[in-house]
Amino acid sequence: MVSHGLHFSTMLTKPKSSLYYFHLLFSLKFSISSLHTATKGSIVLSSAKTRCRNSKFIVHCNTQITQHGRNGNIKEAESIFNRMPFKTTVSWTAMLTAYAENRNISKAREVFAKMPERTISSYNAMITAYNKNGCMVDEAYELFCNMSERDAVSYATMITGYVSKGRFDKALEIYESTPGEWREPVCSNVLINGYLKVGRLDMAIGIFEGMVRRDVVSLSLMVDGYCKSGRIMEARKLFDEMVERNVVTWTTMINGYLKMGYLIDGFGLFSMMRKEKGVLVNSTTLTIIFEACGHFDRYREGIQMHGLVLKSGFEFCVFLGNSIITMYCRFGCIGAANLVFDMMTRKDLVSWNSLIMGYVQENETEKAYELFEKMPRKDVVSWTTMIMGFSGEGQTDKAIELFTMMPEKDDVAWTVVISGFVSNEMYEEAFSWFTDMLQKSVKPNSLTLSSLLSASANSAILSNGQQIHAQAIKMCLELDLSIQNSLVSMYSKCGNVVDANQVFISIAEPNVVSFNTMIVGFAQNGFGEEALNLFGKMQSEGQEPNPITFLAVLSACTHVGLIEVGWEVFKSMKSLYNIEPGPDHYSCMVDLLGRAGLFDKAVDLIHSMPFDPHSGVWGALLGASMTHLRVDLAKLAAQQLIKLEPDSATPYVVLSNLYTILGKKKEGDKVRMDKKSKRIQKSPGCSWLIVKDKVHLFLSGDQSHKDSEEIRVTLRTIMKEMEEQACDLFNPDLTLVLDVFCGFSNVNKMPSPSLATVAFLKDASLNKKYDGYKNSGLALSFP
DNA sequence: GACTAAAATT
Repeated sequence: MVSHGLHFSTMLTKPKSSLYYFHLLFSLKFSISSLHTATKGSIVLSSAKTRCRNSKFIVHCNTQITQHGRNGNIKEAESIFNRMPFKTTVSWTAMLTAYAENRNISKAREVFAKMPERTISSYNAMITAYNKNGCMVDEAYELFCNMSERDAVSYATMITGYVSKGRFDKALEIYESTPGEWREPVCSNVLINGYLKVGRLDMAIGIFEGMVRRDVVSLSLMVDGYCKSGRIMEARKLFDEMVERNVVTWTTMINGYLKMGYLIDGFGLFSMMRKEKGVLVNSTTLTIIFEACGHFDRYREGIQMHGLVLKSGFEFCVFLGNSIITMYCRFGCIGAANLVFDMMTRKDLVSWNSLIMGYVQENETEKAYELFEKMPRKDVVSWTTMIMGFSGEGQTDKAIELFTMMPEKDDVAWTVVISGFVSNEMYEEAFSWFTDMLQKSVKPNSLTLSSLLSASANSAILSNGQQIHAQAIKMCLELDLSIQNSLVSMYSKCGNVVDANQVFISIAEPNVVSFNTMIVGFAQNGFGEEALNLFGKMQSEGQEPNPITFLAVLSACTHVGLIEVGWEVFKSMKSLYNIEPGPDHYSCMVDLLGRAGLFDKAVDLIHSMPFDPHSGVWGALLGASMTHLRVDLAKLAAQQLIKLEPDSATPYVVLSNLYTILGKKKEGDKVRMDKKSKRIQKSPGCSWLIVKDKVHLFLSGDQSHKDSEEIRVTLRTIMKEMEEQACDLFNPDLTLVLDVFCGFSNVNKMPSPSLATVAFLKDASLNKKYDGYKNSGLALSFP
């Protein structure tokens, strides 16, 4: 009989069982009458018929029904089920489950009602169907109670149902009612899993310890539970004690290490796992490895692993492909990410979103948008990523357009639009959109408030910041660390160090960002001593400083002129803290030494740098040379700056001004001519001052303006009074303003809306209402 | 060896 089959297809290399013909009947849609191969055909047919009772046919169909159900092909599953000449209880149960998987509870119920006989498994399947439906746990429970006989799966399923609804009381009640003689690990496992998912490690431990028999799942669950609570040592102890460990156990432990940033342990365990007999790395393990490589910038390991995957012919599942795309995007290798994307036979939303995100991060918004338009289906993430892309490029109009078109807007989408305004310095829009968001009853999250606090800080409008602070308290977010850090930053940028410090000391567990922000706050407001004290305190509290801490401390030293201390701190970076000073640290030191007139030391330091000095270093030297009228060094610094940033006007302007001040008009003109011949444009210097909650903007403009001298005089008076009031004259903002308005700097031209400004400033200076510096902010920025 | 239940991932 089997040999006849060979006539059907020459592709058959070895005899197939009758299953083959049965499969053919369905998959090639051969109807019985269309089998016209006469004698041969009828033999096949009759044999198929007689073999229908053969369990192999039925098993095959049952498997097909299950698989189609899982893949969402409910029509296929139905068609096979309906055409089955003989059905077993398993077939009926498989069909029931297929309907349940596709959320068709009424059909599932129909099948359950119609089936000729029911086993415990059929009941179990129906309970699962109810559980999956969302709000039918009670129906499930009714069925469960009506069962004359139950097995471990019945109990496990019922517990899962209640656990997924968060009804742990009922779950526990059923768990405790499990017959003691066969309380299988799976019953405890589902409960442990439930407790761990809601973060109740204590309860999970309780159940775990009460277990008489534990299996590899119970232990793997507990390993995961300990890892996720940060108790990695206990997790490892449990892991080491395990007699049996499978892929999941290994993967869980590796994931635990990698998520906490313990790369050596994680990668080490991974190579141990690869050597372990009987355990095979799977796509989940690899997904975790790729994620860690991307997250911790392990380029070499990432590439190596990708090579290994390609070499071993490992099948790309969607998760794995997506994690590789994300990794390459993090490395900035968008081409490689694209290649992986193209290679993937199956792609999902995450694949598209990850690649779009990659292009957005590379500022290739157009490319991102092409993909966005091409993708078959879009979700909130796709829209939000695109909005972020356009905002990041300053195309706020396009961002808003997309936001308007977005079908459902969540808090994240609103936040992205708002923070887009903030990063584009459109503070008013940010606040007005925030009002809209509140009116639409969308609940802001901590990120929304953080970016609005940063808006308040950058626009130095304290009252807005205070309102956001109030909002945070109202929403019970005032204990959120990122909010607290933003508050510290906001208050200190608005010149309100007292409130900044108030917030800072209220932080229960300040992190390195909190300390850095407060140190910068002290430094920028002239409290150098306090900044240094806090630096000491942070260490006595066991908080490791990072490179940014040192920038803050060094700038504090610069502000209060603590040259020796600054020098010591700088030297200690490497020797005490094993932190290699970066370009910005060197700039800070050059600034510190240069301002003090210690040019030999400054130049020596530049020569001792282990890398080529960047523009910041030369800029600092140029600034200091200007202050101390050191033409020789200014020339050197300006030359270097021109080399590094040929389009920047600053070195030309500073140098020519210096020559002018020294009365060397000829040289000054020469520099100006040089600049002109290179067609370099200086972007206008800009300064602003807030008094009485109004922002007054000064742009450098026409030199010939008749009032410029008057404004300078007025400002000089203000500055003098500030000096008398012992305002911090080392504050860079303030010195810059002094420079600008007193004509000692690159901006020697005054703004046009002058008369009103002058009148206002006169009034302000006379009535001493310019406490804007302390309370509202006085700063200078070069756009 | 099919159906029902339990663990790790972008």
